[in-house]
Amino acid sequence: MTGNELDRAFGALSDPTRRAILARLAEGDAGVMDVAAPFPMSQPAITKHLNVLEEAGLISRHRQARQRLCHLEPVRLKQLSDWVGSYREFWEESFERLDELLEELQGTKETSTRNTTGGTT
Amino acid sequence: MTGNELDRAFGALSDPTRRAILARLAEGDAGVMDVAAPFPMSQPAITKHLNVLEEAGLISRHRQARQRLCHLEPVRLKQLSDWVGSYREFWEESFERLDELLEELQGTKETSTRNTTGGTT
DNA sequence: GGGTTATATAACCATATGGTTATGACGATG
DNA sequence: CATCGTCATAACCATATGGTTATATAACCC
Repeated sequence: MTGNELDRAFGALSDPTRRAILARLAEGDAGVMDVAAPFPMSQPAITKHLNVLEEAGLISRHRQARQRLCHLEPVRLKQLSDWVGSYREFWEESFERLDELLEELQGTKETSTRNTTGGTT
Repeated sequence: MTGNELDRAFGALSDPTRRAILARLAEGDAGVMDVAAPFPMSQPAITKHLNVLEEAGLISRHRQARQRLCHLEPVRLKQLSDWVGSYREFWEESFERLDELLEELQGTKETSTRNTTGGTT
């Protein structure tokens, strides 16, 4: 991933409307009007958000009949996950320190039960 | 994490200077002048970036002598990792489909060797 | 071909962002 | 106490962002 791709991808995720659009597309592909329906804003505003998401590599679009179906592109999300994951050692270290502190306070020597792997698998 | 926290955190990461600052702080705490040194911009510009990072919860600062040491805050990064990780099933699915396609093309029935766990552990 | 549905584009506006220079405030130190 | 090093704040500027309304384009249906 180039720096510019990271810029666009993180920038795209910094807007709650766009994150909600991704959540919607996680349920399945949808046309622009379907995507726009839940939001209290105009259709051109949604089209702009979709453009941002597409340029960020987070979605793709292709025509189907009259609609232009929007499709979640998970590869870019995996790349972002990998980027953030490159800092994993730091939060694992901080949890280890927290565990050590708790052990000191409680006077126990047993192995910690904290989950330091991210918990989503 | 509230929506606003996600807004700020992803927004903070959407700038290459701020990502570089995080990378610098991953090597250890540093004063503002030390952080600013490698960048071709003024000290007030760096101070603004540090404010953005602090408001995003990605760093913390505390005085030490004349300096205000900047410190990486990994908890927020873990939270972002968890948020992105909530889409993990989608990229794993797409890899599975890719594997299936490759198996079809190659005519092999053996188990895939692709790593679908994110690869950073 | 005319109407309808779906979507994009244009022009515009307010506010946010990322930078600048100049200056101010705080803390150590001779 | 005067000064120097570290950092923040103020005022300003250009461009980007997120929204609007009005209009144009594209594909289907009768």
